[in-house]
Amino acid sequence: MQQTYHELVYEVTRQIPKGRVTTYGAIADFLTLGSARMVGWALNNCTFGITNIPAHRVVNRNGELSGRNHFPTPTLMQELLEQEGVAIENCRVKNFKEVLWMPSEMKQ
DNA sequence: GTGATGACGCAGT
DNA sequence: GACTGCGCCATCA
Repeated sequence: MQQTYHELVYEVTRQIPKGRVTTYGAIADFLTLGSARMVGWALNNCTFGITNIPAHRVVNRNGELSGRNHFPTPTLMQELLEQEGVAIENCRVKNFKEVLWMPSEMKQ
C-alpha cells in the first residue's frame, strides 16, 4: 500500500481544526506535491465516498468555494462552514485570512 | 501512445 | 487592479 497523494491529502485535510479552512496551495506546498491541481484531484477521489474528509474546509487561494459544485449540493459546503463558525460571503470565505489554517500548524 | 481535462497557482501583460 | 496564458502530475477517453 503506497501512501499516494490522496492519503496524504486526506490526512492533512482531516487535521484541519473546526472553524478553520486551508487552501490547495498550502496542502500542495506542505506535501510538496508540485502543483495545487494534485490536491484538487485527490479531493475529487475523496468525494467518491465523502468519508470523514472535511473537504468543505479546503478552498482555493482566493478563499472561494471552488469545489462546492462537486458536493451533493452546491450550498452544502457553505452551510457546513457556516455551522463551524466560518463566515461565507458570496461563496467566498469572509475573513479568509483569519480562518486560514496551514498544515504546518498541525505539528505545533 | 497521444490528447485533453482537472475542487489551482503564479507570472506576465 | 483585472485578465490571460502556462505549468504542475495523474487519470480518463
